[in-house]
Amino acid sequence: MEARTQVDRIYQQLLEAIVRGDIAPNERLRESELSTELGISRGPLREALHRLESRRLVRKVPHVGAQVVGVDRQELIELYQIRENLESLACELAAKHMTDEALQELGAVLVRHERYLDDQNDQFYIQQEGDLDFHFNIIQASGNRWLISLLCDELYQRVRMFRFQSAHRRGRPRQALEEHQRIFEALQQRDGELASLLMKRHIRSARRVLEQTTEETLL
Amino acid sequence: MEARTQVDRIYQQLLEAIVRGDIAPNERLRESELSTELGISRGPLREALHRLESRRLVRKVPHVGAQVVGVDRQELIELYQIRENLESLACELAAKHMTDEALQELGAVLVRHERYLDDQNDQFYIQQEGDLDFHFNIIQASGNRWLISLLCDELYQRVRMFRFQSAHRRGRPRQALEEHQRIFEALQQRDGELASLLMKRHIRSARRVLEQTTEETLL
DNA sequence: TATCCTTCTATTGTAGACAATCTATGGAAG
DNA sequence: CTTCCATAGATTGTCTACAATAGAAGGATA
Repeated sequence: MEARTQVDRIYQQLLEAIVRGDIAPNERLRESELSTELGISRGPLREALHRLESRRLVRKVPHVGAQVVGVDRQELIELYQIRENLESLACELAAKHMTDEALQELGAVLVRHERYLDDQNDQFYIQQEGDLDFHFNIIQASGNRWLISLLCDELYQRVRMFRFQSAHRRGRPRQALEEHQRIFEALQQRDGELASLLMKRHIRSARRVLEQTTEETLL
Repeated sequence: MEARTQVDRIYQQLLEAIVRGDIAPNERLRESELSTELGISRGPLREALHRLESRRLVRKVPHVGAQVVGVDRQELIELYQIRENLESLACELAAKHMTDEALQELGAVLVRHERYLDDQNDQFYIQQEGDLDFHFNIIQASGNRWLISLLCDELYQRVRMFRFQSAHRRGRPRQALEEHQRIFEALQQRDGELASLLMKRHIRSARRVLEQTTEETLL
């Protein structure tokens, strides 16, 4: 797990800290402070911050400084709109290109996820990662490099951050799992059109929940 | 047009140079060489390169260096697949949110584009920018910040780069314009569903052309 | 008392020097 | 002649010091 360069290491470290909320949204990031804290000089730190800015997790203002981005519900909704369209595409492509091994692995993810729901039905972290694993696997199977990079590297970090911030168990874990299973079946039958449709509907349902949630309940 | 910081300025400069092909694909980018050439020190240059890497226009290998990314047809096709889905979404949203002023401006873009086609029917650059203007306007009108950023900042730079590289006039400019006009009409009538469909078909047609073009003809 | 200006401090932006790493060249051994 | 290793050069990664800028504090004036 050794990163080959300090920038990579620091970037990963800060990314995780921000996503998990260890560094709070809107918190100011002072370069000298952070660099001494992390035991490096300002050079690499600046490059890491720059990268976080590109990934939209940090906002920089010239000559003023950097701060962690905030969270607002509207943005999350916008993200989900995009996911609806990109992940349905991912399903369409995955149905064509997915290897049998990948399909098998996807099934295993579902089984694990179900077991998590039964066993430790309150573990937020595990539950979230189980959910995301399913989506990740499909995206990877699409074979579209841009799609993979956009969704996994950019959108999903932000989605994870939101979920940590809202610190709520997802509203409908059981139903979500069932929808996952349907999508899986469609993929098994190589029915890209159906899988695509189901995925779109799956994410749209989640978005609807968001839209109907009042600010105070969620954020 | 003064950038507030050297990094911004250098970034813009390199971005344009790469997109327009003044710096060739796969060309190696040596830090000291570039920095002296641009009259700055390596610090800001490195940050600019980092940013270009995030935007997928430059590839960096630790301890080895940076080089401009290459171009391959398959990647362009993958990009168009994504555009199909994201820009159709943009149409759907734009039909809802677009102001009358924005609609008027979009119409003006079309008129200009048509005139360009008539007058200087070989000017590649003008033609391309006219085409892109139309798409940009709709994306902006969607009001979805992530959508705007993803398409305009990330995907389109790469699309432009490909077009400059292939150095061919687009195959079907006249037909493309007509399709634009249809999309415009749908937006005028606030028919998001139709506009979305037409945009999807519009981009798909372009992709089909790409898919049927042999390597040698295009790249 | 409120407002404007000046000065000062904290923080970011930039430059240049040093350390760590990779690649290529050349020679020695099989 | 080929393969391997060692050394040298070039290039990137990192650190420290300095310059430039923004924002805050404090005083002077109306």
